[in-house]
Order: sequence, then structure tokens, then C-alpha cells
Amino acid sequence: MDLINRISSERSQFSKSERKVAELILHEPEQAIHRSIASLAALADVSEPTVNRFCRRLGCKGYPDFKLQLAQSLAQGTPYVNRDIEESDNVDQITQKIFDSTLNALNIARQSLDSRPITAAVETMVAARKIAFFGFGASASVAHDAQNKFARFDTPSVFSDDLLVQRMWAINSEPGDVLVCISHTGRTKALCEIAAIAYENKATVIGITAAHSPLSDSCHFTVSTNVPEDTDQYMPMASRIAQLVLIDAIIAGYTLQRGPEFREKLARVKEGLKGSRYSKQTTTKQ
Amino acid sequence: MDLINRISSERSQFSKSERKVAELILHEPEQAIHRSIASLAALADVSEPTVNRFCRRLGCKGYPDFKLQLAQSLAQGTPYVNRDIEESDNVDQITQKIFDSTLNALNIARQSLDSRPITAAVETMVAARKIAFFGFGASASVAHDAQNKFARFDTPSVFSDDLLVQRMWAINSEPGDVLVCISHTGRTKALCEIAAIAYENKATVIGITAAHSPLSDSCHFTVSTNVPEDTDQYMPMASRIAQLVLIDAIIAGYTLQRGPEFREKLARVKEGLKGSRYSKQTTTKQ
DNA sequence: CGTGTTTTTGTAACTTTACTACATTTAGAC
DNA sequence: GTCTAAATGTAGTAAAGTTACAAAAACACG
Repeated sequence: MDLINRISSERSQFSKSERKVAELILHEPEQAIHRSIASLAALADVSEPTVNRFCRRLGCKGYPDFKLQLAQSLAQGTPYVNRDIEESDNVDQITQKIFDSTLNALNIARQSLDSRPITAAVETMVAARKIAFFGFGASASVAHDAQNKFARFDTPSVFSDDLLVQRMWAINSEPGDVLVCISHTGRTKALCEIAAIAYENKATVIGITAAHSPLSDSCHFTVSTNVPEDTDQYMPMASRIAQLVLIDAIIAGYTLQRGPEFREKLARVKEGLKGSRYSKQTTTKQ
Repeated sequence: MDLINRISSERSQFSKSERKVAELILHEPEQAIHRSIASLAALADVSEPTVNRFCRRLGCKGYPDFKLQLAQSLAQGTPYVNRDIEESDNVDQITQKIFDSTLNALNIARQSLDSRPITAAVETMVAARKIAFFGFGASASVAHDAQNKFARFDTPSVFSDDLLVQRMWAINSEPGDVLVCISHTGRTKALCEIAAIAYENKATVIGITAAHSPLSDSCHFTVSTNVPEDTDQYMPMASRIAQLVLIDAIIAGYTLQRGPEFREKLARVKEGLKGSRYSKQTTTKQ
């Protein structure tokens, strides 16, 4: 959580003198970052060590570190107050909050990534004969997205959210084939079954799902994102965004691994898509 | 202009020793802000006054002031100087860079959002008789995702990436029906046609697309995200993530607008989904 | 309502950090 | 090669932040 908000929310835990410092900083944070500890202490009518202790209580290494964090907190625009959406919020507030929590979730996910399974995924996919992306519900659109990106590549790929289509693919799978199973919880029964079938057929099964879940047990390796809890109470939000970005990373890795000639192919695909679009010169009403 | 970019762009004007400092800071700006002038000077293999002069040349009052501005510059959504993926990057670096640029794009999108069309979208959808989400290519999976979320609601909704299905829906559309057209560029010919047909039939057409594009001309209103340029040269990455988050916001708005009884329904849907999953107690191999 | 204890706050010495003045080196011009 | 100017470094100084300890305030308990 952001420093300014922490000061604000932990206000009650401060001692009397520390509170004087807190009030001063919350009142004019922009000024505070340009002051020395002595000048700030004098202004708050407390001693310098009190200011120093105040900084430490907030988890900073000292006063300079505190100033640094405060400066960052200010630069961030920081509407970062209460992330939970409330009954009384208007659409603008809701939108900001959704963006904020997604940003927050992505940031946390980024920090807790393990590059080893990602590297393994890239290598497996570069070597793949054919690749399938399967998922249900919200994860179906993630799988859909992944396959869409692979459609530009020359490795045959399929997406399906159809139980029977998935099953048929799994039954027909062979060594060298890759199955990417996407699930937020890793507990969708149907998908676990499909993964197990493909596993038995010696296809490489990659899970983009929760670590140590039933699904991950049927995967050769699992790429997981460590998203805190989900933004929305009723459906996956931030977690699937993290999955999508993760897939972007895998795709970027794949593209790079394939070398420069491959990127030339991609450029040709992009060029070829132009025919389906109006050119930028087209006049519009506005 | 932002400090980091200034350092980068004024690189040529620095003297030899100052350039050493500049390189070091551009290479690891996060580290630099936690160092003392002495430690930074030693690392760059120059003297302390050289670092100090470097700071002054950039218009800072001194080294502490420089650190402060650098910290702010970093916190500010950080238009990272060179976040482009390079041939020599390993998978870990690629992943970090993809996450970084997505975070950056989302942050910029957040700051440039216009809440009016979002509010309009929420209101329109709450009042809708039935809703369709259409898109092609990468936007198809975005549309897919949106419909997936609406599947939990009681308003009938469809998704399609099939030209003919879309056309049939558009032809059958009536006042009170809502069509959400998703396109990154807003220039996909086929989708413009579909939008125009629905428009003529007096359905409400919402565009989640670029402002002032051919597609937005056939929409009653357009919700657009102002994502800088795309992360990846060959396919939409950050832009579609922004679209997804935008849709999340619309959905959150919709849910809230519908009131508490509606949220009870959602809770029931969630409960009902449990049957398709293994419960958390299920033992796993690990 | 005092006494012992704990917590809070301040004082003063100390350490670290940044800055300034000046000396030295380096690079370029003639 | 020598002179000049720019760049860089050295050493001393001033300022800032930190630590250790002592005083004061708040609190608990008889």
C-alpha cells in the first residue's frame, strides 16, 4: 500500500508527537519532501529523533528513505485510498478502482514470477509439433487469446472450450504435441480429465493455473501467477489479466527464440492483415 | 519532461565522466536512488563532485534533490527509456519487460479515461433487452471474455467471431438491443459493416475501439482507451489488456447499478459453479 | 494519591553525507 | 611543444541524519 495512505490509516497508532508529524505531512506533503529533518522537526514542534522514529515506524530505513518513498507516493497521482468498490461509488470511481487494483495485482504478480517454468514453456512450445489451448469459462477467453496469437505463427494450434473437442484432441495427442491447460483455480474437473488423458499419451502438458492444484498434478510443469485475491467477488478479474500478460511474455519469448527470419514471417502476416482494414487515410465523419 | 528521459536524451551533451554516471543511472535507476553520492561515484569510477556536477547540469539543486526527482520519475508510471525487448534478453528479462510495459500502458490508460461514455455504456447495458459482443482476431477473445462475464447475468448475451452469425444478429436487432463492437484499430471492414447494419435497425451500438475511427462513426458512443503504442510490434498486447480492464469496470458498474438483490443472484451462480470443481479439501500429489 | 514501571520525548555526541574551494590533469588550439 | 580552457579529482568543511542515553510523561497498582 501507498505511503501517504499508510500514514493516514495508521494515524491512530502513532504517539502524540508522531501524530503532529503525520498531520503536517498529510497537510502539505509536497513541502515535506524538500525539508531537512531538522526543519521538519522544528515545524512540527518535536525533536529530530521523533521524526526519525516516525519514519521507522512506517517501515522506512530512515528519514532520507522516507522522503524518497513519499516523493514516489506523490508522483503516483495516488487516488489509492480504498480499493474496494462501494455502493455509493460513481462510475468514474469504480473505473479508477478497477484499474488501480488490476495494476496492483499485476505488480504483485510480476514480483513473484518464477522464470524457470516460463523458460521451459517457451522451449517446449518452440519445439512443439502442434499446440492446443484449452480452458472453460473465463479461462476459455484466455485460451482463445493465446491461440489467436499463435495463429500468426507456423506451429499448428487450436483453441477449444468444447468438452468433446478437447477430449478428442487429447485422445489423439502424441509425444511432441503440447497441451496448454488454463484454469484460474486449477480445480475444474473436466479440464483435469483432459490433461490426464493427454499426459498419458505422452504429450507435454503445460498448466497455466494455481500451483499445487489438482490440475497442476496432471501437468509436466505449471506456470502460475501469484495474484493476491481477486478484485471482484463474483468472477475472476485481475487473475486472468495476469494470465494474459504471462502468455504475452511466453509469446514474446517464443518469437525471440525463433530468430530473425521468423520475425520476417510475422511482418508478412501483419502486412497481409491490412487487406481486412480500412487504411488510415480513409476519411471519417470527425 | 521526465528526468529519466532527459538523462537519456541529453546523453550526448555530457562529458566523458558524466556519461559514465548517466549510463549507470539509466541502467539501474531503482538502485541509484538508494545510494549515497560516494557509493554512486565509486560505482561509476568517478569522483563525488563529478556526480554532483552531473546533477546540477540536469537542473537539480544537488544530489539529494536529484534522487528525489529520479524517484518521482520512476514512480510516475515510468515511461521506461528502453523497455524494448532485445535479442540478448533472457526469458526472465523479457517477462519483466512485458509486465512493465503492460503496467505502464494500463497506468496511462487509467489517467486518460473519460468516464462519460463508460457511464453511458453501463446505463445502456442495464436497460438492454439483449447484448451482443462482436470482434475479430485479438478482439474476438476480448469480446469472448466480456460475454463470458455477462453469462452470469440475467440479460441474454451472445459472443461471436463468425461473420455470418454476427450479420444475422445485426439484421435481427431491434431498438433496445445492444451491440458492443470491439476492435483495437477501429478499421476492421467487416465489423464496421455489422455495426452499420445494427445502427440502421436502431439497436444501440457501443464501440470499444479507437476514437474517431471508421468503426466509431457507426457507433452511438465509443469507449476508448488511450494506450500509447503497443508493446509488441506484431500483435496487440497492452491495448487489449486495457480493453479488458475497461470491460471489467463496465461490468463492475453494471453489477452495482443493478442493486443488492442482483448480487444475491450472482452469489447463487457462483455457488452453482462449485459442482464443476474439485473442492479445496481434495488431496493433491504435493 | 504516591511510587514504581513503562513508554514517550528530548539532548547531545557522533557518524555519515554532500558540498565547496582549490589543485591537478587532460584535451585541444596555435 | 606550449598555452589555454575544460574536465576531473583531492581534501577540507558544513550540514544533515543517526545513535545512545537521560529526562519527562503516562500509566498501573497498591
